[in-house]
Amino acid sequence: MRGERCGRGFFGVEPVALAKRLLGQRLVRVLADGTRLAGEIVEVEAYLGVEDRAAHSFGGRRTARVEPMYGRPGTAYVYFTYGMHHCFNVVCGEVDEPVAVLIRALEPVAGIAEMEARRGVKGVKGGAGSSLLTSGPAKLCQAMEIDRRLNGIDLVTDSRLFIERVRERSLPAVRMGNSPRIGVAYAGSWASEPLRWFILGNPHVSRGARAKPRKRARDCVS
DNA sequence: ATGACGATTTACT
DNA sequence: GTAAATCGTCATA
Repeated sequence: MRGERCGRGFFGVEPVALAKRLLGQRLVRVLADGTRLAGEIVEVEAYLGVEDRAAHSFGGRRTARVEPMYGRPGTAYVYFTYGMHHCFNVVCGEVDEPVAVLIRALEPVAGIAEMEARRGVKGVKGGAGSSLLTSGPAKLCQAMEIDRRLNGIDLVTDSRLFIERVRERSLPAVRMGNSPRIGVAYAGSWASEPLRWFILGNPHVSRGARAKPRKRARDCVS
């Protein structure tokens, strides 16, 4: 099964809208040898830019690292952290508006054996289809070989990494969970803003994503 | 030049 | 539950 590749317009929206429309879509990575890896996006977080103390672009910071966030919607922002991990964001909004959505977890769909090989035996503890394979922002980058070489690329045109729209409408609100973001305790009041979205009940969401669903998820954006 | 700190993961008590 | 791993980035000097 294959979906249509997401174009510029898909990404040119505010981060909360993109976060919700990304749920259930498919992230595709094509390796140098043509191997196709794919996963359904099951958990994301919105980063709101200059106002958002948790965002790398908080206060309008514009350093070499954060520069991709100021690019066109659909730009990949891949950064290295903790001396050993990579995280992958989809830039959205408008040019020069440094907002993005962090991809936090995937449900493996294709190339599972290759992902397991890249994660190593530790990641395969649960066997094939283990929820440990791509249940975290750095885990999914390792599994799909997403690193700084892909920082700044255009997801709309690059053949190595892109997003396929496998559902025309957003996931129904009743299937979405919503909670504060993970690992941003330093962000003051922004740490408690409910800007994480995930697919309720999906076993591949990251740890800490067990927050209770909101009584009423916000309106869907098609 | 230097030091503090991560949008994390894993192993271990 | 807590702690270690490990280094690029950024603010300060």
